Amino acid sequence: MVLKVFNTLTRKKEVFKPIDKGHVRMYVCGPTVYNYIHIGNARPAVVFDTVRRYFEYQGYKVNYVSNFTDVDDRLINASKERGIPVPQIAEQFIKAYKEDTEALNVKAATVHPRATETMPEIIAFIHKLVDAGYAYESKGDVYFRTRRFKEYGKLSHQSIDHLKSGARIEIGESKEDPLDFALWKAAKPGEIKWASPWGEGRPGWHIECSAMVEKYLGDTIDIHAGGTDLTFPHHENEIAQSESLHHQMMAHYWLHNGHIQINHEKMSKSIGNVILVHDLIKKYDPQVIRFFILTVQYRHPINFSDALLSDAVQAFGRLKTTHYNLSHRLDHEVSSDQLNETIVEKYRAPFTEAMNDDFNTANAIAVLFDSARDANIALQKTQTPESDLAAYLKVLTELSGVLGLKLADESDSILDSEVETLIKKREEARKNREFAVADAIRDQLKASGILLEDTPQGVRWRRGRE
RNA sequence: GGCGGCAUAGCCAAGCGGUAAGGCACGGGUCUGCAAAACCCUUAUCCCCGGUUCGAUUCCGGGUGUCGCCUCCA
Repeated sequence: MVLKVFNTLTRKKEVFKPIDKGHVRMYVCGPTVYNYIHIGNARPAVVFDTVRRYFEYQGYKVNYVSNFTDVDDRLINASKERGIPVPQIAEQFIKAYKEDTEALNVKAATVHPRATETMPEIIAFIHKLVDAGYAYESKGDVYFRTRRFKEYGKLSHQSIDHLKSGARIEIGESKEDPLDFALWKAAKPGEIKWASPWGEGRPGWHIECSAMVEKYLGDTIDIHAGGTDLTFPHHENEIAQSESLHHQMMAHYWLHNGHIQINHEKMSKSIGNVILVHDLIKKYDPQVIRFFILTVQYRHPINFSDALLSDAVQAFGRLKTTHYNLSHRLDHEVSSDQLNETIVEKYRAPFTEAMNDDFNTANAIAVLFDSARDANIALQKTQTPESDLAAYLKVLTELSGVLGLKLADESDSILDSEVETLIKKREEARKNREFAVADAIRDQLKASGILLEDTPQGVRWRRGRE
């Protein structure tokens, strides 16, 4: 069973072969930190974090680099509007990014380089391009000579002449060719700037990724990833920059995630339907959001709505409940270290098969539900051996962990003494067949979000699903 | 105009040559003091028209619909 990944470069699923055995070097384009991230930014974060976790699960050591674009036009505009310096805005939203992605259980990258902290490498990179004749200075700007790079368009599968029609020249720019793109932009009065051989200014958008990939991962890496919209021009331009200099492939595999739509419409500022993760996690369990994102194959678009998210709450709750019920049952019996490996393997195999098929998390999640159903059947039998129950618990914990889904909340295991007393009182009442008293206590607890369930192994409680 | 994706039950979503995974919702049942949780049962001529094939949801051609990219939007 081998891992296959869909490569935008070839438009085919290809067998994944790492450059170095046992190692994966991947780069994921990160956000421009001028605002809180929206769910569209969350998707690549979640999806490629899952890719990373799966590689690690398979025993690879992953060097995962993801940048912060902390200087560009949007940051400069935000700075003007708010009257706050660019670095301060960047700092604010890098912090927010970390909080939001952490809530979604996205692991921190091995390195999170920032454009402003990579300035010497960026300038050196541009310098080499100029020396090699691939770039030229013009009125303090530096542009890449797109037509010089013969393979331009290979990623987006566009011929350079077709791209020509869309190219444009902004006011104030003086390019040799409309297709040329900026590597360095001269600072306008009052703008944040860095010194360079071409005067004071700041980097263009694409060059930071080329410089960072080179700095942290090398001339050729295994995987380069990002949102589908980055295919062109961003990644195409990165390829042009890096490959014209290094004369070797920038990345062997290019992965792109599909977009998120809101009620079947594109999410955009002009429509006014941008949903920020910052706001969404106040309303929904972040784990549910992660789960929802992973229920669809990463390359396909996902529609987003409250109704769909509510369904996801129910569905994810089912996995949590099964997980919890297993833990509860094992808690009440003598625990054993032995577990039924046959059961574990029964689900591990199809799970791996699903993930090996271009990270088909939809099918992987279906395996989780299959195991949950079988676990529930096992739970209903009073004579099920602990080795089986422990195996189901292991399956759910291990496989959900690969997807970065947390099935257990810390808060689920803490019960204050007052509630505990009430539960005991209710048990007393039930023994005495005072059901009215027992039910009243149950209702009371329900009102405060504690649901009681009577099982052959005793009363079981859990927090209500939101 | 160029390039591409998608179209599967009420909803979401896998499958992609041998007559359809999984989830949510609905209905019926079992279990329970009553519940809850859970389990069982029930629900699909796979957008249309041609073609290839013993056989197509799956491959090819043509439609229709829909979404996206085409210079700084994940």
